[in-house]
Amino acid sequence: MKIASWNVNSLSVRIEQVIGWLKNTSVDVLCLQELKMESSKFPAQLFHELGYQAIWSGQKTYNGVAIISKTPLTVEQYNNPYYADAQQRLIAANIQINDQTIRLICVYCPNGSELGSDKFTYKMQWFDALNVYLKEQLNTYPNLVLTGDFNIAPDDRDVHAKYQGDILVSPEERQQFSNLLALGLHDSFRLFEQEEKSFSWWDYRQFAFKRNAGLRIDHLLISNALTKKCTASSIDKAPRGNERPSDHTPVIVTLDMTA
DNA sequence: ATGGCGGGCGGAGCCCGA
Repeated sequence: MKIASWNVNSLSVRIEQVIGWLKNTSVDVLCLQELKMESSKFPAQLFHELGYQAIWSGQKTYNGVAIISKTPLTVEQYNNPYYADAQQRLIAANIQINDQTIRLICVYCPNGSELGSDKFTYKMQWFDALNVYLKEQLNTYPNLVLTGDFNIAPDDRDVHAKYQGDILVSPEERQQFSNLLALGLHDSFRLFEQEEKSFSWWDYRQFAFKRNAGLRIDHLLISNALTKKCTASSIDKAPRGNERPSDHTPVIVTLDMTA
């Protein structure tokens, strides 16, 4: 089965691209971030017509997350129960596959703006609370996928030279990423040989995509139990070359749940 | 050092993202 994540930077602008991508890839699960859409406007019917169910949590102008799945979504969670947050940045649910439960947690992590800012403090507190939630969730669900836009490039390999030492790559942010791995999560992308300079986001400005001046900030973290079932993890760069693209492109993990 | 592009909001120009 394939599980994907895509920060679409406005679902209303990107809906045709998302539907087209689902038709082409037929992933089992797609986690979306940055809907920038009120919940009442979520186009659930368009996903139903393709055979997908959906749960979502939106708000006007900013943030917003959703999970689209071919199989039923249960035990839904909207927002982190350990963090009172008006910003819609976390949604979670279970899927059943071959009599096994997989816990899916979809996140749009804060950007942080700049080091030392109030938004950076919010980012750190948000990740502290995410860590508490994940510790609890991993105790309950051995098969767990934490995916989304982390707004952290975990390693120098994940960074175009220009961004060295700045927001998204600071030691404090990378420590937050390490803290999640320390709970028993793995960066699925790094379980496999990958091309150098593999990124998931490129600035709209200065032909950054054409120059491959990007960052790898969208991730699929999988629990210990799932590493044995993980057969691939990749980035699909194609949608970033679309007309009017999102600045992020989808990331995909493949799990063999018969193994 | 600054702004650069694109989306939302609102109906011009600013805030925000990464």
